[in-house]
Amino acid sequence: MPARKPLKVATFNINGVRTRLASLLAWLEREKPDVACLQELKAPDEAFPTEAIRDAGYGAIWHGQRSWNGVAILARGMEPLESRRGLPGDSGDTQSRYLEAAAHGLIVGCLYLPNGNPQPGPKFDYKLAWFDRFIEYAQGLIDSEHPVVLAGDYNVVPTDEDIYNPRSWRKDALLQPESRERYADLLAQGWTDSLRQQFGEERVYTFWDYFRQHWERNSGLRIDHLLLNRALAPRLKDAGVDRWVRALPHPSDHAPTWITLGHGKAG
DNA sequence: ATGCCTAACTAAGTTAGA
Repeated sequence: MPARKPLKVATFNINGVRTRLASLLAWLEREKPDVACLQELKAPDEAFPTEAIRDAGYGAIWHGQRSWNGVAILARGMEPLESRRGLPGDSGDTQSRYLEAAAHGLIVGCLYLPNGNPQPGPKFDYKLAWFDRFIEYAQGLIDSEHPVVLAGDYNVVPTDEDIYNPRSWRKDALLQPESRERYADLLAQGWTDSLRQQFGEERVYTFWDYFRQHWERNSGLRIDHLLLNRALAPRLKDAGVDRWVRALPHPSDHAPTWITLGHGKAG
């Protein structure tokens, strides 16, 4: 049997799907991810650029929101089959931050975890509460016989090795012990942090803020994560960050972050 | 302790991101 090309699954906080449509299309054309999770669409449902994305060869589902938030799942050459819209556990939560679908043989959870700044305060409380709901929900997926990937902007810098210099970020919601403990609790369920797994001790960043020439100086943070359940983890082949997208004109402050997966149990 | 830079909404100034 001829070897099948590995599956490529990516997550990209696009920071405005309309503003960044040209970058998105260039990225899809060049990198051809089989599955792409997008966050921060910053657009209501009716403003999602369905046609351009279809013309690029992708089926898509999305959960938009005016001005902020918004998540989407794109699947190359097929329509994603939606399995969940919104995180369970709080019927009063109206923010568009979780979407889930079956695509290319995977269950794909696309998440945009709350930022939580400023902390302390109600936004930080919301972040932690959302995180707790997510941990509870993830518990039901970790031992699924189906391969599951939870991909998105977690808004957590897991350790001090995941940031250029933690000093000036110490009081930021992304580095708080409460945020980090929850990320560690999630991994302790048995999830594989695929970027860290693949890079070992090597530094890898997925976000560079717009301030103080942080991109030019490679002063980055690793906050976009792809977590694999037990059924999927053995299939991890490679991981990386498409940094060239961050270098485009008028970029998002995040870069697309991806993994490749083998097809069989042995890869 | 705060701004730095950028975007949405809307029309100059606020809110939010991280």
